[in-house]
Amino acid sequence: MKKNSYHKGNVRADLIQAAEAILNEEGLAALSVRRVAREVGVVPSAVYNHFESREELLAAVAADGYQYMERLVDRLERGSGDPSQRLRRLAREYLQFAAANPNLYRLMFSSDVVAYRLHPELEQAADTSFGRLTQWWYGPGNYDSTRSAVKYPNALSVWSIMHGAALQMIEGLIQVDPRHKGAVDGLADAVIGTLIRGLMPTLSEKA
Amino acid sequence: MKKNSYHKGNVRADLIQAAEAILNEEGLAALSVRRVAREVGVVPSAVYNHFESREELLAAVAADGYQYMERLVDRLERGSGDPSQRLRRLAREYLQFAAANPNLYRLMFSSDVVAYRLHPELEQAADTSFGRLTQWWYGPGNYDSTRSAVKYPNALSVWSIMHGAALQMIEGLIQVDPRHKGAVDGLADAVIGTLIRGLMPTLSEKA
DNA sequence: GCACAATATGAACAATGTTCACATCGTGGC
DNA sequence: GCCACGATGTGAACATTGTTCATATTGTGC
Repeated sequence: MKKNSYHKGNVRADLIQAAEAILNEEGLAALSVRRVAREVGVVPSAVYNHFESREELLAAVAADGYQYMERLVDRLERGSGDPSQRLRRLAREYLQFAAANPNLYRLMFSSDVVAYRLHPELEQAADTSFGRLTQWWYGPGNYDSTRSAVKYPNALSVWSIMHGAALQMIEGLIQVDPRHKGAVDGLADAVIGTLIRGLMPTLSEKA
Repeated sequence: MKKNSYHKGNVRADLIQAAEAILNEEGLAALSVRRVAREVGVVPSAVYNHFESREELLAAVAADGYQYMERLVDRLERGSGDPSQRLRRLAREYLQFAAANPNLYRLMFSSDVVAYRLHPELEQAADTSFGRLTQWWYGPGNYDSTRSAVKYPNALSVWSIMHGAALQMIEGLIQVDPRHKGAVDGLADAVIGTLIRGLMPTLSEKA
């Protein structure tokens, strides 16, 4: 673990961390391979010992984002309540996450930047994250791992409205200051009101 | 209107058109200034006689996308019905548009690619398009031009779920083949079912 | 018919993703 | 203990990109 030597230890992790910092503070456009390398104190070509391409580095960052979402689930699981209450808590946590990490959130869902189909690690991270989220919302035993869209049409509505609200907020299409926690909760409550009324008739059957 | 001369006529329009074609067929990554210039038969630097930057060209393309959406409204306006029927038709038209032009749709809402705040022309195009859409849905006389989010909370839910469903489809997060019109309509109906049930209690008061 | 604005050209620049030949280090088999 | 080898780092190079600038050409109003 020398300083200015060839083998510096956990360069891969450092690269991801630096990339996250740049993404968070300056956006995706500033997140170049060379910039990340410089930040870590390594030459650009060294990045390619750890990632096949810039896109794979971005995929790793996005996958890390899903880890954050899993922590979100952990917080959720320390609470219970009826389906409506669960949904409201879910909405608030979800939108707060998007509000706090807009650039990361965008990256996690930009398949034209990171074709997650080509990054199984990322695809799996996304799958398990959303699986856990949905499973928690449906309650234990009411949701299986298939996550079939036809079997659980309500999940489609839930994620559509969540994702749509998150992006409208992030892109500034609605006037909600993402730094104002109360405002974000307000947005969540507004959207979830419609959703709960819409799902109520079917919530008992959990379909 | 000579062929190989300096002044070739409507280069600006040609550039936009070529950019749209490339975006549509090969995606945003392939849409470089040089590529568009080559396609039009002009040297790269000539592009800067018509646009200040690549981003401004993209803004023009996005603005053009909103013109398509206005044509969508025109189609809608050739029909009537109660609010539920209106909403269903809106959902279908909207999602069909997104399905048919995924790359354009993405660009229209990617503020990290085109900061529409910096392109008033684009911002206005988006405003009037969504204004007309929402106005049509609310019905004549029930929606004013302020489009205040607090005054019309239902509009928030509608656009959230529409936008979210469109993106989930485009990004391949749900298994709906955008080329299959019936499947897209099915998606619209699924989402709109939740939405209508959720909005019903408030549709009479139109709030 | 001419000056001027509009528009086109070609060469240049810095920055980017990526590759490749080469250098250096850590470590496991002898 | 050493040494061969894999892992990792370096430096130079390449093509491509967005953008700028000096220069050339054209259409148009006076």
